[in-house]
Order: sequence, then structure tokens, then C-alpha cells
Amino acid sequence: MDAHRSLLQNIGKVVRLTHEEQDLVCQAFHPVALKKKEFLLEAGQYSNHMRFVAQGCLKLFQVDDAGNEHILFFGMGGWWINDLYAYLTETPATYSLQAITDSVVLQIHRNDLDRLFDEVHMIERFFRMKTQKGYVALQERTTRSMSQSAEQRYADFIKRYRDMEQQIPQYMIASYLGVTPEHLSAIRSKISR
Amino acid sequence: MDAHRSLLQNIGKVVRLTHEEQDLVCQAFHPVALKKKEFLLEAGQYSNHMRFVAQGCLKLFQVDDAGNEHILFFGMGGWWINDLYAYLTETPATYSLQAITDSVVLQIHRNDLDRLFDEVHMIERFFRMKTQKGYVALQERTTRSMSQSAEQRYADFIKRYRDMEQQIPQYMIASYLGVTPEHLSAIRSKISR
DNA sequence: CGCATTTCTTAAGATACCTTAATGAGTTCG
DNA sequence: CGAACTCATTAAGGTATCTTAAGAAATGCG
Repeated sequence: MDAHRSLLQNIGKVVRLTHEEQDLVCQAFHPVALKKKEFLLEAGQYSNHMRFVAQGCLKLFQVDDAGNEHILFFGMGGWWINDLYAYLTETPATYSLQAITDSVVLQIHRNDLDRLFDEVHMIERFFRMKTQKGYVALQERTTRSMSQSAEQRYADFIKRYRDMEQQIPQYMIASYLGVTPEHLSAIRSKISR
Repeated sequence: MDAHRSLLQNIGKVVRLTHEEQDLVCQAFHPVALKKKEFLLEAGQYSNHMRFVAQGCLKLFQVDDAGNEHILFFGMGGWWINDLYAYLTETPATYSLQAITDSVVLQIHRNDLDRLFDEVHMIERFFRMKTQKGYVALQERTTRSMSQSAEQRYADFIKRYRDMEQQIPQYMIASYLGVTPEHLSAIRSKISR
């Protein structure tokens, strides 16, 4: 599907826009095509865009002092993904955003978004609700990572993101779950037995 | 200090209010005094208030299937604390909110807050920024809990919350950090050696 | 197709953290 | 004051997860 159409559909699930407003929105969001492994944001850069994944799949991750990668979130087609911390605080990103598969992302610059908030009131509501939803998702994730074993977290993951499982290499799922690839492999073989 | 004064001071650090607006805010927030161990919110109840800790100290925690307590956040004097998930989604709380020491909390009902958003525009801005800050704090916490050892997390904790350390029993700090009290005790004795 | 690279698996030994249990110090309160 | 709690500590043995290393399977590419 066309990227902008997909965006409008996503917004339309939450708030209602007039045709004129839809045009304003489409003009403000610019598409970026990414090859597999290409970066959309690298740690240290400023994150000045809000980003909607129209097609493909990306990962938002951090590299710790020991050089290990920790994936905070995946972004699939129809999802919003960003280092919200960096965007909101206008500080250099501590996370990087990289394409896992060839992808198309629609992004809007902070300045354009702020202008859009004035022009299209419902867009402000949409983003407020998105931030809240993001908070809620993160709280769930934090909670689970504190109270559950790796095996339970993996079972949860495949239940929730069955469709993702195919597109994402296992070692990245391991990183998302907070375990080593070797351990995830052991968990899988234990389950299937 | 007087609870409402403390609230106005907290808000004043972010946005500027007229005297009239300050009066409106004070009228909308109601104080609740809590004895040590008293609950302000129990899991299963609806969370219909935004809450500001004027004095004392509370914990926001969850009990898992095995009956273990997991503390998501502490709320000290001058902090906001809530099961934001439950408040935002208007679903029954999965967390409980309990006083660790005798405390005074100022709270505002959702209906009054929504009304206040219309009457005092800067209050809406204040809460939007608070939600964002909450998200940011949670993202940092999630990240740390994924990538660091219990020992590093504890070192972080005492650096960040040196003043809290006195008021909070160690087993609660252990719960916040995601380890058993026994293990935290072992970590402490290892550090001080 | 075949070689190079990426990804997944297996296994052995190491470490972090947990469980259980016992003890003692500190605190609360009748 | 003394009994009953609450909280922190110690220690022993267990489990989950990591580290390292090697090889197998899958994938990408000339």
C-alpha cells in the first residue's frame, strides 16, 4: 500500500480528519527508503523527527559499555518508532534506529509537527494519545522483564508478535528479551521437546 | 511546608500561573493523610486521580502470580506518583500504591483535571510535560534493568537517591532493583569490604 | 553453483542470583 | 519492661543464565 495512505489509515483509527487536514498531514510527512542494515538514526545524533514505519521492519537499540547491543523495541509496518527520550529532551540520542529489512519510513520534522499542532488540533490529540500508549507499553514491558523468567518472556513474545517472528533473526529477539542468543536457542529446544 | 504551597512550587518550576489560576489549582487538589502502610490505591481498583506527594514516601508496586512484590517506583515529597497505565486507560489498576512512611498526598480527580485543562491552559502543558518526563524516566529504568548487573544497579540507585536510602527499608530497595533482599545484602557487604 | 558470511545450535565450565533456613539486631507496642 | 514483629545478615546448596568455543545450517553473492 501507498505509504501516506497507510499513515492516514493509522491516524484515522484514533481521530477523525477532514480531507483538507489529511492533505496537510500528507504534505508534512516525508518518505525515507532504507536498505537492510541502513541507519535512520545513530547514537549521538539529534532525533528531530517523529517516525512512522510504512513498510518493513526496524530496530531501536543501544550499545552498552561492553559493546553489547540491547534492543528496546522493534518497529513494524504500521507502528511508530523513535528514541522518544532524545526527541522529547532534544539531547543526543542514546539509541540507534536501524533497518532490519528494506523499509519505508514516513517522518515529520519537529518544527513541522509543532506547526501542525496549531493547524490541526486533532493531530495534537493523536500524538498525546500515542505518547500515553507508548508509556503504557513500556510499563508493561518493564514489569514483565522484572518479574518473569526468560522462558516466560519468550512465550509472551511469540504469542504477541507471531507475525514478527519470521522477519526478525533470533539473535535480535534474544537481545530484545535480554538474554544471549545461545540461551534463547536452549530455551527453544527445551520448549519444542 | 504547607501541602498546597509545595504543589504550587512544583508546578511553578515548569509553567507560570497567575494568582487566580493558582487559586483554581489549589481548590481542585484535595489532601489525603496516610499512616504508614496505608493504601491509597489497591490493585483492582480504578485510578481516577493524579497524585502529588507533599510529604512522606510511598511505593508503587505489583504482586506477581507467585506472590512476590515488585516495586516500580518510589514517590517522595515533591514527586508525582500513580499507576499511569490504569489512569490513562481507565482500567482497573494492576499496581498498588501504599505509604512507606506517614504521608500527605494531594490528589485531583480526573473530571476536575479535565475541567482545569480548559480553564488553565498552562496546566495542560504542565501535565503533558510530566507524562513525557515519566516516559523518559521509565525508558532509562528499563534500559538499565536490561543491561546492568544488580551490583551496578545498586550503585546507580544510591548515587541517584542518596536521600531516599535512609527512609526506605532495604528489602524494598531490593524489590525495586529486582533482586532478593538476601542478594542485596550480599552485594552491600561485598562493596563495603 | 560454490564460497563467504551470517545465523543458529550444542556443550562444558563459570558466574550471578535465588531458595531456604537460621540467627541476631532493631523496633513496636501492650 | 518484655514479647512479638520487622528487618538485615550469613551461609549452603540449587538454578538460571552467561561465556567460550566449535561446528552446522542457512543465506547472500560473485
